[in-house]
Amino acid sequence: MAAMTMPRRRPGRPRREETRPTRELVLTVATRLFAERGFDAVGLRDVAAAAGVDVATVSHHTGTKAQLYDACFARVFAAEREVLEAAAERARAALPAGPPAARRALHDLVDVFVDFLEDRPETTALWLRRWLEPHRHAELDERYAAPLYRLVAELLTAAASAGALVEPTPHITVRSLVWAVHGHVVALAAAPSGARERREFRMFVHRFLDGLYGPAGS
Amino acid sequence: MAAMTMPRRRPGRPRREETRPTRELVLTVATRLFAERGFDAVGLRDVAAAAGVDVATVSHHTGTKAQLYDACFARVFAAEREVLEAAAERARAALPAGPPAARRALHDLVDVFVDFLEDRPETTALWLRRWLEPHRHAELDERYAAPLYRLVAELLTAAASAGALVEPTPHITVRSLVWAVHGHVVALAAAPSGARERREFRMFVHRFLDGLYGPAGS
DNA sequence: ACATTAATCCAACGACTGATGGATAATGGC
DNA sequence: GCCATTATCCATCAGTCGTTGGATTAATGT
Repeated sequence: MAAMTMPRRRPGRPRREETRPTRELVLTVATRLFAERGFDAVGLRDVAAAAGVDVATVSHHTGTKAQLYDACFARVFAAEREVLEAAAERARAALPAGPPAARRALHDLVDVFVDFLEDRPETTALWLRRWLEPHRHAELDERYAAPLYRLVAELLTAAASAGALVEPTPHITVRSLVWAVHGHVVALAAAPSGARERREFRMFVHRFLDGLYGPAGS
Repeated sequence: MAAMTMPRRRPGRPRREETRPTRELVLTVATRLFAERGFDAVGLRDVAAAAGVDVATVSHHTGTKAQLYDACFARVFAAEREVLEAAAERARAALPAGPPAARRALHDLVDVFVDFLEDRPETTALWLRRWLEPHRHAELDERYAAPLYRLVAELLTAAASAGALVEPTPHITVRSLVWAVHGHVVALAAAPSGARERREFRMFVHRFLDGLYGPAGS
């Protein structure tokens, strides 16, 4: 149909500032709207109005509404995945240097995660909304959640075998940690200032990562 | 308008089984649909079809769609609050009996919470959907979240002063715990069988509650 | 027996939805 | 300078939405 080929040129009446193509602008405002209100509460005309273009232009650049939603989702999580994998690589490199270095590496990793989500709350919003769609559950788990969880779980296991902490159920631990972070971000959205809350949450997560419910066991 | 007065009688054609009034049936199926698909993705005609009645009957019993949604929400969380407050009362009574009893009481409290949400996943779904609505954030926090968080946070503080655990930031701890449980329930919805997952999550939460990131501190 | 009240359904309205065909304008390659 | 290509907008369609007025049926109070 339309917009199937790459935009090699950019003709058309240049009524808009040309710093960046229209498609990027549409994706950006659509991501914000979808995160705020959800898929069904956002009309294509809302996206068009927020982007300053016509409805047909939105459809022209992004196809179906479902395709637009998927594009927003993929863009947001590609960014998250990139940041997290880079941080995980650094942590993995620091693990063999002994427990203190491993502990610092895990702290850095989780800080990167928290920072990222605090800076981009739409990531948390889209993530949670996807988890609430049963028919997308399997895809979301396989393509997004499982790899990231596995990544961090492997780090936790490696840190445990390096003596940095004791970790009986890495999968559940990681998932609980991730949801706690999402809850933190959602709470921050209600009280945007909360610098003290941010600081205290980081301390909480660090404590959580340390020996924590460590050597004692059940 | 309609249905403003209490249904003191129940006339009308009795085409439906009379075990329970129609309004209850509508609220039940509407709760399930809203939890599964969200407010905007559920049409009143969907609710009517699922309940086996006409659209006008739904409106007659529950008023506006927003009022129907609020009614579902209030009913679900009244049940949760009732169960939780009873369990908290038991825990509060067991606190003065010393650290071992306090520890068991906290385990029981969190088990009640996990059991409740596992048995009624629609509670978690509605809860998360409300958190994603910015304009309802304040109301949700003040009327539902804050009292429950305060309840458990007081228990944690009391347990700490009783020597059962060390707890620097009760509010963040409780919120993280709650979100971890919700994440557990959401994950269970994807893999409904997971008896092993349920068992391991309970162990995780118990470990979390125990000395945990306890005496070590930051 | 009758009047009242409530429950239910049918039909419809206006508004909005996502999607699309076609006209217009402006660009880049030739 | 011309042509193919692309972007953009306008107008519109068929469908669905939440809501409501009115007719029908039945149970209750007296």
